[in-house]
Amino acid sequence: MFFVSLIPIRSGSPLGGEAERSDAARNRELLLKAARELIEECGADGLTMDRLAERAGVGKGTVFRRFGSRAGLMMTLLSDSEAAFQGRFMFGPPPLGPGAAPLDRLVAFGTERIAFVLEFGELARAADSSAYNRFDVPAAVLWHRHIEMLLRAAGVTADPWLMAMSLSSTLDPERLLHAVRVHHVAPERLAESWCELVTRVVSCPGGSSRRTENNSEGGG
Amino acid sequence: MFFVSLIPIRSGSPLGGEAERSDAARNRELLLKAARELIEECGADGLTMDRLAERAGVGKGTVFRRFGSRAGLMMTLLSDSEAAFQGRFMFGPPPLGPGAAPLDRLVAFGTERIAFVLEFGELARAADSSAYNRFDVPAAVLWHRHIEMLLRAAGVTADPWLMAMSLSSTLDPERLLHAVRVHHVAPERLAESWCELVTRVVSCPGGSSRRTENNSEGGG
DNA sequence: ATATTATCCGGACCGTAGTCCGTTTAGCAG
DNA sequence: CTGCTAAACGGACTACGGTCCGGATAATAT
Repeated sequence: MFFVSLIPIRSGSPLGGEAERSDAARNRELLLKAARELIEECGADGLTMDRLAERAGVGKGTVFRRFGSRAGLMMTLLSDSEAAFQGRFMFGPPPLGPGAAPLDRLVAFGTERIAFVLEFGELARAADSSAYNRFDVPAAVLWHRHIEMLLRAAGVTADPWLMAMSLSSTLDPERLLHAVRVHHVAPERLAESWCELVTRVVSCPGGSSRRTENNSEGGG
Repeated sequence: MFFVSLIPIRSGSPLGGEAERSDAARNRELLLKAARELIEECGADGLTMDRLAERAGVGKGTVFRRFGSRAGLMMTLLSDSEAAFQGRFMFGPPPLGPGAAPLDRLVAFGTERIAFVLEFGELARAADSSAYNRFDVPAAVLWHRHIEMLLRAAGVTADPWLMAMSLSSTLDPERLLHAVRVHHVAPERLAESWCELVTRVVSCPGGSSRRTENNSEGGG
């Protein structure tokens, strides 16, 4: 069983967690405070790095040295809730945490994740919007591994890594928010559909050999 | 059975398909030619609207009036191949087109779509990158409806719309390219995993009633 | 040929994310 | 307290997508 570095997410410091100069620490707090205020007032989409710098009374360069990018800032803002979520599905009580059947944990995971995304909607989306490595951010890797691990535990033998990727994509914030906000899908429907999906993926006997022409079982 | 406006994608003209002034037509051709050249030279990601305008010898405003946005331009560049793909899965020979069993058509659809995305990778990703309505673009709606239709035909009763959304998300260009380019997943593995996924989704008996006490399957 | 008008053109302009580099300062040694 | 240095600062700068509107022009009527 593998382990990611344990609630990695993202601190405020640039990279190495070494000591932080006092002015840097002070500015980080100023920035986080200003960011929360701005989001309160204008929403996450209304937060621009310029306005944030101005509001916090620091230079723009400082903002980017602290958080690397806009997405990095959003991740930092999410990190508390995110860490709590991670703690719950890794160490918390069943059915989300260890102890329950893998399928039950999968269902619980998706349900909670959907609720999380819908609660912190704009933030979660903004945190994703980094250019390329959206999927290699520590938190995303952790979810992926968690799903993959549960799939294996549930006896899914067919390429659990890719299957976990498919399941993860279903929980993509942008898609979930789009369904809810544009198509007015009720959140419970999302959870039910997730349940349906993972149940089928897990419960079905491995039906791998049906694409090639030999012994197709249910061709129809 | 519903029908989208039939190979809608996007022409070059702004909106209403009315007559196009000769200079407008000339500029559209100049722009498309320049765009293909630039992509040849710098890749799709290296194409900027400024450089395109300069290369084509037109003003920047012209570029945006023609194509609306960068994503719109990319869609136009893709439209030929896209139309061919649409034609094949809507009217072409089985197993992609009508005539085969729904599950076989689903498998074929995903396989072809994966190949399509991998072939026109950068373009497909760039065409998606519009801000909000990524999922409401005509082509995306058509795929979604197609998958949904096949799911219904295959007897999947549990919220086919959302199930189609999940399956669509698996075929998202950004994710597919990420898997192939960053994680070096072989394209055949993607196809196999897709096959596995849809097989399980379709073949499994409706397992809806396992999360809630009352076995009601809401539908939409 | 001339006048009219709807359409199109072009490039200056804007807001935004992200970079660069000369300047300032915190932390520390003597 | 003074001097030193590595780190942090800040804001001008770049690159980009997208908008705007005064001027140019193709199509058409007379």
